[in-house]
Amino acid sequence: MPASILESLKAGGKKLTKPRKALLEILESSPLPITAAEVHARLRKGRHAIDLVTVYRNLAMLQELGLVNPVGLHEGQMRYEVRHGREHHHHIQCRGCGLIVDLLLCPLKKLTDLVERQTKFAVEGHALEFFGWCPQCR
Amino acid sequence: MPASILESLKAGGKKLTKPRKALLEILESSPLPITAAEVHARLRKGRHAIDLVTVYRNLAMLQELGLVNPVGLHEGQMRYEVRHGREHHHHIQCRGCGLIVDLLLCPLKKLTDLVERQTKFAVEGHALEFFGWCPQCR
DNA sequence: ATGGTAAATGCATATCGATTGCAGTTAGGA
DNA sequence: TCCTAACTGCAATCGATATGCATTTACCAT
Repeated sequence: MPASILESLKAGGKKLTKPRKALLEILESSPLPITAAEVHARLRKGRHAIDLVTVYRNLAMLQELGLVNPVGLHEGQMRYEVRHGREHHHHIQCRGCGLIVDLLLCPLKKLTDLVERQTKFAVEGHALEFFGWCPQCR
Repeated sequence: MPASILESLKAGGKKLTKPRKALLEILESSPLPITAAEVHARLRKGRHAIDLVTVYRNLAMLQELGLVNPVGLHEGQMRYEVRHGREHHHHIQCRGCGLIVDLLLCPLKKLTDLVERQTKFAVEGHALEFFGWCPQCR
């Protein structure tokens, strides 16, 4: 368990419970964003069954602390990925099979300034996803 | 009602029913993406009450025909905007009050080629939203 | 015009993802 | 080791969206 995560938890007055630890390990071992239901299913298989509600509550808390990113792929459910040790990036998803692939790029650093000037908003974040057809489905 | 919409409906074997017509008028009169519930509420006020289910079914159909765009702002519900007569664009939403503002820009034309080369996907679309704090809420 | 038919609608009900209330449990500092 | 705030599980609930089915409606061919 990375020290930076432990520190953030402590700073937020959060405890490192067994269910929480198991959940964080699942998240860290997942190379792509996963849903709450998937986290729950993997914990069940791995003999660390915790309640789905606990998964949701922890994901919400981790998001508030900035430790996980929500990824909205318009599937009717959210996905989450840990932030620690990973570059800021985006995703592409196949409209056929649902395959998700990381895109190790972000063209929006400069654009953010422009948006702030245009709108007078203080930009805090952005969501960027691509959709298309993977080699197998196209 | 724009001819291009009528043509698309006809091409898809769809009828121009009274509920559908009223719904399309609401969508066209909305400058920003709106939710199914909002469409339903406005129709109710405007003495054209139609069932919420009909709103959902029509939005799904219009999306399949490519006449409306879904806009996912991570609110737990989708928003929709008509496509006809509007430039491709994106949105910024305030994390405080929910205010949505159009961004008349898209930096992704070139990037799409790069993504296609990197992933071998056939890119069909993308979603880009900004989040931040509007002048009132910041 | 009118009649036949595929498409569309409304109502009731169901599903799915996510949230809340509450009583009992646990981590971790004093 | 004890005390308390944080956490958990279970049940119930919610909000958004989908489905089954009987009835109605638009539109094309007569």
